[in-house]
Amino acid sequence: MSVMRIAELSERAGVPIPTIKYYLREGLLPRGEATGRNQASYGAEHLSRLRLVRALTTVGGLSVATVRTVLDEVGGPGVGLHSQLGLVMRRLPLVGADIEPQDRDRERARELVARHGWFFYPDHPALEALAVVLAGHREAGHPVSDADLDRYAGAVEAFAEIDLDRLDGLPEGEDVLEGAVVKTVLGDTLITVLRRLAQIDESAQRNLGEDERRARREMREG
Amino acid sequence: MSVMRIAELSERAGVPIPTIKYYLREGLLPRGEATGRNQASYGAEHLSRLRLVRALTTVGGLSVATVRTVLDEVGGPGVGLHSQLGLVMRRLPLVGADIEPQDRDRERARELVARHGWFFYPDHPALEALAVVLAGHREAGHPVSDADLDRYAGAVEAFAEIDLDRLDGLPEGEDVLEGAVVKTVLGDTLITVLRRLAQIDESAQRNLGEDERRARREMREG
DNA sequence: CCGTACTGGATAGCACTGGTATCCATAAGG
DNA sequence: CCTTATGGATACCAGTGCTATCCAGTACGG
Repeated sequence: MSVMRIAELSERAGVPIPTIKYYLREGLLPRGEATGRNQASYGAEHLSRLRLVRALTTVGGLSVATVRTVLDEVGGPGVGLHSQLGLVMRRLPLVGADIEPQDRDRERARELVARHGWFFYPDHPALEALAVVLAGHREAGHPVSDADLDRYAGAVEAFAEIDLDRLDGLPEGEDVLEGAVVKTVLGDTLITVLRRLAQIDESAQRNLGEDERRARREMREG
Repeated sequence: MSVMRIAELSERAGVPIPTIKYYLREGLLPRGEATGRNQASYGAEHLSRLRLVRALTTVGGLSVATVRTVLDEVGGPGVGLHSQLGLVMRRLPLVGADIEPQDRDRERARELVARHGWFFYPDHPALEALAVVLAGHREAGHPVSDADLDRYAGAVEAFAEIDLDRLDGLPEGEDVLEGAVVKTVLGDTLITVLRRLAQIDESAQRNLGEDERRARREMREG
């Protein structure tokens, strides 16, 4: 049951055999245990790893190359959870640059972090990414005001607290790091989707007439 | 100064001429005003449109095809801001599916919306997207609990409020819709980046010794 | 008013990503 | 023992986002 060959692995994960072979080639999935010149057996860990890879690429939007480097790092040596987590997080792409921020954008990024008293590493890619995003808004003709930025920053602190609580809640074991990656990467998508749903509600509350809302509420409850 | 040919447009937007021609072909950028059989002039609106397209693709991560359909919709007829905004938002991709959620995932998605009293459209893609994200977490071996989901949902309401405030703050004019798109699309990236920065802070607070934090604080202030 | 440079526009090609398809010698299994 | 499946290597393929080439026609410095 927990030992299988490639056909069953494919069947159970819902991933075609050629794709599995591709992931093996690319090192996203460890090779099965060789039981002969051309025979290998895969276990439950291969199945879960395969599902993990799929979730990270399809839902999380990570590229195959990113998944490889991130999971390599996760399985790496490790000199303490906090620092290892930091290393892994640096691997996650934030923006597909191609926009060069101005000094002012970088300055605003640093100022924001300072205003909120956030701990930071001066050379962290997230800081540069923030500058890029600010530049993007500006270039798009819709700059972000410091006031809006501060409101977002305040709201985002709630997320970070939830995120870390979730991490602390994980059973002290081997895959805390993997959990952190999944919760961060898929969490980005989750937050995006939830934000859209909340926008719909907020927009409806502000723009629809009361009777229209009531009708819809009744329709839902009825 | 505000009338130019392609070379100047390219220069000022920092986008190569062949790329501009490509965007023209793909309909992301309207053709310039023809002044002869093979001569056209571009204005300030082309420049800003070009920068907008670039920001949406590079920072927002939208595909060229998505940018086209979204901007087409923005420039379309329109029967009231609220409903038109709704139409545009439906065009924005949320997840690159490929994972089929189970009924239970869809059920949890609906329950979440109900628990929070959110207004919703039963067939809205965001609802299905939420189910997909829940399925992704589950398949990745790290399911999201309802408790965590509720915490996220609560936090996300703050975003929606900020988002709508920002929209209301826009000058009642032609590009409210464009503003909504930019603020939503680039806002996703902005929130992702801010979340990462806040995570770093929260993680440091929980995992670094007090003296290490103080040293770093002094380094920053000094 | 002429030669060179540049234009808009069309068509073809290219690098990269994420797979598929094919082939092969070998093992499994009824 | 003969069909089928396997692991592994190599080749191929479709989609995306450009980039290069070509062309007839215009601009413009000298």
